[in-house]
Formats: sequence, C-alpha cells, structure tokens
Amino acid sequence: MSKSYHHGDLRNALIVAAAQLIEESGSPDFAISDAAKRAGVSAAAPYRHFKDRDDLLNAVSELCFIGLAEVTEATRKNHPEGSRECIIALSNVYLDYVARHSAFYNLMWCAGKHSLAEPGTEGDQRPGFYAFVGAVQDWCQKHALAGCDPLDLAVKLWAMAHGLAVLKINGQIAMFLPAADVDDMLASSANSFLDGIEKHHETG
Amino acid sequence: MSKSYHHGDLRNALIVAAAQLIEESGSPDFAISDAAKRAGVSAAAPYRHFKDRDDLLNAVSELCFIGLAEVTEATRKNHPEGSRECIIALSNVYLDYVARHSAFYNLMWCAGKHSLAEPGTEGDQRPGFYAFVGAVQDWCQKHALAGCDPLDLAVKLWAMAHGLAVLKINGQIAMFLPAADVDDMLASSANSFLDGIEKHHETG
DNA sequence: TTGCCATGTTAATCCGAGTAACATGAATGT
DNA sequence: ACATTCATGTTACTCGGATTAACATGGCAA
Repeated sequence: MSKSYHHGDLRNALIVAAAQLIEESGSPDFAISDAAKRAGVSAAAPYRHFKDRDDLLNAVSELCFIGLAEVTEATRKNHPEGSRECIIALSNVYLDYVARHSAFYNLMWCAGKHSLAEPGTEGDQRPGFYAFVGAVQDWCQKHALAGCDPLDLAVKLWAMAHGLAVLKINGQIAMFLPAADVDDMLASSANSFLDGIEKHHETG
Repeated sequence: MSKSYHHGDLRNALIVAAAQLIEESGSPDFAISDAAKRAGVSAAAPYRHFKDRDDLLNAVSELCFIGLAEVTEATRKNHPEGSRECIIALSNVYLDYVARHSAFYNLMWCAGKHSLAEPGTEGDQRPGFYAFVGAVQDWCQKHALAGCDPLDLAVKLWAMAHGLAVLKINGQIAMFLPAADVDDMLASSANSFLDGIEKHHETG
C-alpha cells in the first residue's frame, strides 16, 4: 500500500513542504496545517517532530544555511587561492544566493526571530562564512598585508555583500538605480575597498 | 469629562501604542487588541482607521522613516560640506539609528513585508537617503572626481552601513568579532572604500 | 432642531496554533 | 509466532487574536 499509518520520514517531508510553501507564497507566513496537509498527515502530526512553529522554521533555516555553505565552498575551490577574483566571486555567490532565496531572508537573518545555532552544533551557520574568511586570509598572505586582520576584513566584505543583497531584495536599488546591475556594483565596491586597503599598506 | 465616546485622535494614538508595544517586546508581533486597549478603545475600533494589521504596521514604519530622515538631515547640516567626515558621520548615524530601532527593523526593511511608499507620497522613504546622496555628491565635486556617479557611490556606502547594521542586530558581528566596535568598522570600511575610489581616479 | 455619518461598541465568526486522549503498527524480546 | 512497548499518527478539543456585522453615540451642518 502506498500510504501506511506511519509516514516514515515526516520530519524531512515537513521541512520540504514548509520550504515549498514559503517559496510559493514568498513569505514565511504559511500555516502549519498546510504543510501537514502537503505532507499527507493531520494538522497535529507536526508536533511530534517540532516543538512549535518556530522550531520548524529553524529547521528550514538550517537547510538554507547548508545550501549557502555548499555553493560558497564550491566557489572557493574553483578560484585561484589568494586571488582577489576569488573574494569577489564569493561575494557575488553570496549575493545571488540571498537574492534567489529572498522568501527565506527573514528566516535566515532577521533580527532575533530564530535563534542562531550554537557554534559546533548541527545548524552552525559559520561554515559558509569561513570559506569567505579563508579566501580573504589567503589574499592577505599573498599580498603580504601582515598588518590587517583577515577576519575583520572578511566581515566588512560580508557586510558589503549582505547590504547590497538586502537593498536589492527590498527593491531599494531598483528605486534609486533602475538600470543598475547589483553584481557589478558589488564587484566594484569590493574592488575599491581592496584597492583602498592596498593603498593604505603601500603608503602607510 | 476626560473620556468622550469619540477619541479624537485615535489613529495617531494607535500608531504610538503600537510603536510602544513593539519597542517593549522587541518584536512587531503585538496584538491589535493590546494596542487598542492601550489607546483606551475596544478591540474593533482600530479597523475604523486601518484596513488591517499590515496597514497599521505600515503607519508605524512611516514614523520610523520620518525619524531616520530627521537625524540624517540634521547630521548633514552639522558637518563641513564635501568632507569625507560628513559621509562617515552620516553612515554612522544611519547605523546607530537602525541598531537602536532594531525592533522596527523588520517593519522598515524586511523583504516585501510592507509595501514601500511610492515616491512623492507621504511615506516616501527617500528623503533620509538623499541627505546621503547630497553629501557624497559634494564630496565628488570637491575632489574633482567627475567620472564617478554620486548616486551609485551613495548606494554602495549605504549598503555598507546597512550590511553592518544587519549583522550587528543579528549578533553575527558579536559571534565572529566579539571585541569589535561596529562604528569603527564602518568608518574604516568607508575610508578604505573612498581611498580606493580616489586611488582609481589618480592612477586611472 | 433634525439627521447624517464618522467613529465607537458589543457580539459574533473564523482561522490557525497548540494540547489531550486515543489508535496503530514496527520493532523487540521471549 | 506472540505479546509488549513506544514512537508516531489521529481526532477532537481549547484558546487567542484578527476581522466583520449590527447597533450606538454625538459632533456638526442644513
């Protein structure tokens, strides 16, 4: 029989269903009961696998972070170590990922909504970022910029990509610069920034 | 009598009550009925002034944007025209405003939650940003950087400030750089960026 | 004064989150 | 094979809060 009393993989089915509903509606305000229906179970079943709504949302969020880590790490491998190109590529991949998953933006980043997973735990959100840190570290070493902190630099570049992503998602870029290519903006932002860093180390 | 059947200024009272509840709880998930209670009216009264929950939330959001525009414009007036200092100060004021109103962050910026007001209408969110654009424009002229688009530059700097604000609000900065001063990070980010722009115009 | 109608009120309805009590069946030990 | 157990589902609630319907008040204009 195709439908047994026990689902078998309901937890994951619910996460997928929730993700689909979020993507389809463009907002995280779906009904648990709809996710349950889509997974073919009753409205109460989800509570066997998730404490409450936020718990399910967190699981979806983790999925997103895993996806982000994957593309980020893959990108780093495909670019020369220590190259500025690698840093820019990572920034753009980040921007694209965030923009393409804009419906999940609130889940992933919005203030205090969902608890950040603790470092070292399954949902640790840092792996994706550490590809970034590594690339910046390589670049610093290659360019003999011993004085600068790669972590600090990485966070600044990250903020740059993130800021553009948010403004893009919210339509602010389109409002002020209708013809702009956000990828280009990010690349030139990062380039100017890195130029500035290099300049500082040449003259200072 | 102090309490008449008709409130007299219920619309504004509700906006204020909602803003208070959001600030007190740190999240925009307050109950309409609580806002009504605080304004001293019944739970259904708000619907005479707001179509639905989102409509009230939008009104609160507009209030925030007005506040942002005020501090931004004031800051611009208090700094030398065309100075880099003015640009940095504006960036920091922006960062501070967003961080101090983090409970309102979702209302103001989060993806598609609330419609952006149309240009020229009462809730037009651009005035605050145009102080920024103006400062960047002054700087470009003063430094004879004729080739660069001030609007483009302004958006990039804005994204920088915004990105750091988001990462700060969400605790990401604290996670990766526990000792960091985000204001300093923003200032040095913007300085490196502007250094890079200048360098480009010197050499290119 | 008389009536209008914007603004309030009370009393529903509806929807969706979460819980309680019961049901099923896969796995496990005898 | 058979009985027991417990994770996982089910149905049938409760509850809060958004929204609406029908009625009430009173400021204001003709």
